Amino acid sequence: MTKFSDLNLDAKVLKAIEEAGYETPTPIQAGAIPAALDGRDVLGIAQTGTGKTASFTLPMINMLGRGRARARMPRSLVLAPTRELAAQVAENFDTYAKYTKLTKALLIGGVSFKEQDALIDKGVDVLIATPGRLLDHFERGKLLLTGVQVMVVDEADRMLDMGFIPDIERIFSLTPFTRQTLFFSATMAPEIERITNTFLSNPEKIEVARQATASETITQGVVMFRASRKDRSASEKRKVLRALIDAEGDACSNAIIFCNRKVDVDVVAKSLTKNGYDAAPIHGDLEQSQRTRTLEGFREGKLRFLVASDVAARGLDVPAVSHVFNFDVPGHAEDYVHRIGRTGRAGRDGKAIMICSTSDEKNLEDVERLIEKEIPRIDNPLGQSAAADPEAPARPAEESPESGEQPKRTRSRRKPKDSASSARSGEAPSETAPVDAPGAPAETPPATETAQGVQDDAAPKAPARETAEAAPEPAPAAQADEAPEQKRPARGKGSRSDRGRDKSQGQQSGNEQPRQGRNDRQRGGEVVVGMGDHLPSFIAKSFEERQAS
DNA sequence: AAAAAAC
Repeated sequence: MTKFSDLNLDAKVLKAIEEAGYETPTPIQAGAIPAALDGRDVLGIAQTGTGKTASFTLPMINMLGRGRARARMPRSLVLAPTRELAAQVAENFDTYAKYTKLTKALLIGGVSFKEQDALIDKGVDVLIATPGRLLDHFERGKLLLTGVQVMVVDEADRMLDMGFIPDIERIFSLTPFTRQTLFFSATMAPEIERITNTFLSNPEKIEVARQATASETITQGVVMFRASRKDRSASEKRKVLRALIDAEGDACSNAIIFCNRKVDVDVVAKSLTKNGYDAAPIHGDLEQSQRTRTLEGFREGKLRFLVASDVAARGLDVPAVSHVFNFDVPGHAEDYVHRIGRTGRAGRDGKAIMICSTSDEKNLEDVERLIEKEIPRIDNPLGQSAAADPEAPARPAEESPESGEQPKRTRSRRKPKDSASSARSGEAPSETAPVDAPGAPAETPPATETAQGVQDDAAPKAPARETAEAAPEPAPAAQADEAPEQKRPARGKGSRSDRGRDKSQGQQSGNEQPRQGRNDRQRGGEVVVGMGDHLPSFIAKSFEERQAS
């Protein structure tokens, strides 16, 4: 079997690899590294979690080992779609370049130009960037890309989704055509294909199966949620979330909670905090410094709940996330796979629980069609099952204990159209802010667009878990995207159009060790198996409550 | 429909 030591890597690089705890390259690494070292272009079709990052950082470090950077002329360039991903690449680079003298600069938005400029001026070997900030530097005349010998495009399909392709093409055109190109994408959409045909030259193509498919190491479930009253929908949904979290108990050491909208990310994070849960938000409207801090805290186990937009859905490498909660059904079915892929990583068990509002049902169908599997239904832990009565006209007296204090009126007061941002919140525009102010008269000043008014949701009851307990074991394996040891046979590509077929191969047992122990539970995935150990009590309860009402 | 990314 191939070892890193068989790959012709420099001794300094090998030493760093060894210290990071790795011995055997993943398939993408074993395929890409030799080709890259040979000077070939590489087209890697792989997702995060396959060791992709190291598959380009390692050969880059090796190749750049000789020579020195000149001012304003970086010798290599890595492009990533989000700031966090770029930062992740930078860390990876630090890990493996520690015994070299190579220099790098991280060019991302949201932080000052100054330091970035200073580094560029001195000359860097590696530039790691998001496209916008890179072009900004370029347009200011601070940067020359004519010295780029190696260019990497990471997560190209996501770049496509985010509309970065024109930028990418432009950046390509600023680099010498003699450059070597390493190009990575999880899928080969037609547009991606076109780019690779244009900018890659006779690439070595390496395809790697996505890591364990959704059904394998991740236990999934969905709660069909219907509000008792429309105007309470938002706060009840948050309450369902808390109940779901509580039901998981200590098994939920940490979790990412995904919302579709940034506003809701803020609201949910505030609400959880208010109720004694250790939670913080992350999305693209927050200060970069806060994004960084929050993510770091979460990685280190100091923060238990990360409430996130899809900025965190893909690529982020956080080892040991025990749970993913989808507060909303993602509007893009494929995002579901990315989101829940944040858990069940590196061979651990993971649990993914989603809340599906009536308005999300169509999206749920799309998700289930995509994953070719029905997601097991979980009863609403609050007992108001959707099936109970579809029409449910406002029924004042029935809501659960705590929400009782809410003044019924809070809703009608729309906030003035100050913030365009919340104006489009679709089905229930009135609820983002007002609903949440329990004691407050209807006059709650219009919460600014990021809903600071989350006072809903009763009093703290869940014991705020000390973050200490959540601390994951130190995971030396984090760097290389993870689990380098795992390997699995390459298989068919997964372009958008054939994702479905992709799934059919999901059973391949090539993914050895990932799951031990509790996988019996997951085995039966397609049947409605329970969500674990706590279910029975609230099933019973929900029936009673249905009878009662 | 929303998110992300440049100031």
